[in-house]
Amino acid sequence: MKPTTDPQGSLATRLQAAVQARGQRWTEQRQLIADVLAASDGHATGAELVERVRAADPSATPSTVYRTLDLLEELGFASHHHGVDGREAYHLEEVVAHGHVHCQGCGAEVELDAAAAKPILAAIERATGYAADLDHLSLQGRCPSCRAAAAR
Amino acid sequence: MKPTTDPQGSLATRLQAAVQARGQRWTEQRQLIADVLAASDGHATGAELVERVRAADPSATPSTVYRTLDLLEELGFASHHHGVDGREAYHLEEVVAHGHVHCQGCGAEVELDAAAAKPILAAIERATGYAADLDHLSLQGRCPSCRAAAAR
DNA sequence: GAGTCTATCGCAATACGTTGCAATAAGGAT
DNA sequence: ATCCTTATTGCAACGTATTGCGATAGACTC
Repeated sequence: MKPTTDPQGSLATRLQAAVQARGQRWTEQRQLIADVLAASDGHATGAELVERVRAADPSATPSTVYRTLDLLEELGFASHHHGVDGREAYHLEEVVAHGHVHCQGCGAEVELDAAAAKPILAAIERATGYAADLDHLSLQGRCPSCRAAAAR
Repeated sequence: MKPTTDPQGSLATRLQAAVQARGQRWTEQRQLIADVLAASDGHATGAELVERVRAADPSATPSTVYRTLDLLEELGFASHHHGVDGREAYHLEEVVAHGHVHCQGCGAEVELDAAAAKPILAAIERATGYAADLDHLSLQGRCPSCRAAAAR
């Protein structure tokens, strides 16, 4: 199968190149996991990804899936943060970097794109000197309507 | 043992009052867990607390410890957030509310007190309308020295 | 002080994620 | 095409946290 069968440079193809450029190996499992992640647009928890991978290939094990996800993250193809409950949530590089804000009252979850987060990151830098990572920004608080309800 | 043996209203005493005010019960385990948490100044992970409680009373089980910690949190006597690795980290209400900032480069962890966090929380509110919870603020990024090292 | 109601406990099973190790197989050399 | 090196896999055990359920024991009434 020649690279030309991949018209637009899919995730798996680019990932393969990046993996091999580091002297690492390209395997069926990595291909499979990349496909699954590409098909899981937006977010997915670690457990969900494991389940989907195992549905496609029952011989795959959780350790392989998690190790591959770690690799994708090292290579910058994916990132993960911990949700409110501490579980892992992964998303692809394709999805623009974004943070999450979770309401402790109603459970609503909103995403925060780079533009919206910019003043927040700037404030963090001024206060701490740290350059915060938007992809790992996971805030909790109260949304406007819950605040209004609480104020009554 | 009379209340007068407790000169200054310890955590356990105030907690007992709060628990009973809700029609719930005060038990030896709750007393023990409150004592352990009070002796663990600053932060402690769930596992650490379980271990310490079990050291004092081997018959105590993890489920009881976690359930009690949930209760303390509901009553506002403690709070927890998830660290970089997703594990639970608890701290007492006595410790002033604060956030955490973790450096992805060197692993340094700094705390963020209310004054330092104020502009950050304000920026979050302006950007999202959410009133963020400082106790759950857990940021990740790069500290000044790692940024300087990366820039070289 | 004895009895009743039900919150809480301990146990056992489950879910999620990680780690060590021996067997396997990818990719380069011959 | 075959061999070699070693990255990767699968397995199994472990660590952390959660949940359901029957048994226990607080707190309240009489």
